[in-house]
Amino acid sequence: MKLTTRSKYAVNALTELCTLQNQGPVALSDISIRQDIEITYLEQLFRKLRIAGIVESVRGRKGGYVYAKDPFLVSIKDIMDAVDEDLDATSCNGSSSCHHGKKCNAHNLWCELNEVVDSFLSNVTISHLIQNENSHIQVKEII
Amino acid sequence: MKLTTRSKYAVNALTELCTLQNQGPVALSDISIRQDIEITYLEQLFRKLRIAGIVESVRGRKGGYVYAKDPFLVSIKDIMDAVDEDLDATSCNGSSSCHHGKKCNAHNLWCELNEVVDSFLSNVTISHLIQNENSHIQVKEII
DNA sequence: TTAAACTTGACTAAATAAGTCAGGTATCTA
DNA sequence: TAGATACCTGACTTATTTAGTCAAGTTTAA
Repeated sequence: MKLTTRSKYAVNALTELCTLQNQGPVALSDISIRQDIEITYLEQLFRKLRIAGIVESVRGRKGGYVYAKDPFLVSIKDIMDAVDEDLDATSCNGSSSCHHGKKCNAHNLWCELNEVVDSFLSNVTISHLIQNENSHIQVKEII
Repeated sequence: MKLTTRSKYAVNALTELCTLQNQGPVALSDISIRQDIEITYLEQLFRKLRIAGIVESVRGRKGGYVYAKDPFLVSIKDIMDAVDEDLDATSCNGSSSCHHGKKCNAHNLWCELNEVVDSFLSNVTISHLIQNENSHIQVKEII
């Protein structure tokens, strides 16, 4: 039950993009320096984020990336899905065939854990993270 | 954000132990057959469960394992801790030094995720899993 | 005394994640 | 219009972790 660094890098990079993008497209080299992430690794991540429709690229000189939609609409769950973070806790990928073709004793447990985690991560957005340290705690309470 | 098979095997093995232990110590060979887990692998797991105080061993012929405490008191979290499942979602192991020695933008997010997961797993016990399919759902609602 | 069952440490193999590299294409600006 | 900047893509290597195996024990009931 660990997250990959991929997710964490993606979230941090996207908070940085959120902070910087009001001055136009943000080059990966900027994000690379500010967040200490190898630029080649960022390229991998942003390719996935672009395909997922979270960011848009602007090619050429003075190019970079901008959000494809309001950061307030981008949940942490969206980002994890985009970079292929696997959030499933069951061993049968939800197929209910974990024990001799039937559900194992723990099947429902892992399904509920999935729901708990998904609902938490779906209700926090990038905007919440950069507003201030505690803003997303308030959001959680509203939910 | 995947669980290791270790945790899942441990939980399944302990539900099996719970079902069988009223007839005295349960041999790992029994659990091995019923749960399709290699006996050598079970040995590794039960060593850790014993050290954590979850089970007790009875050596010698007719020996096996029994719970060291009421299964109703053994939470899923206890089991995961025992078999070294790492449940921490932060990248700094809670040290708040994830970004140039300071907290990264996402630090509080991952800490809260830790809390959400921990509290869920701490409030479900082995007994809940074997009573019936839905009993632990009720427990979640009580929480 | 022997067979069943636990005990321990070390080891190997497989899978996954992390990170790197080479060689592109697009486009702005001087 | 040349060249610098920045994105784009696929393949590759390396590191880490997990999963699984092995050998050689010790303990104890029957």
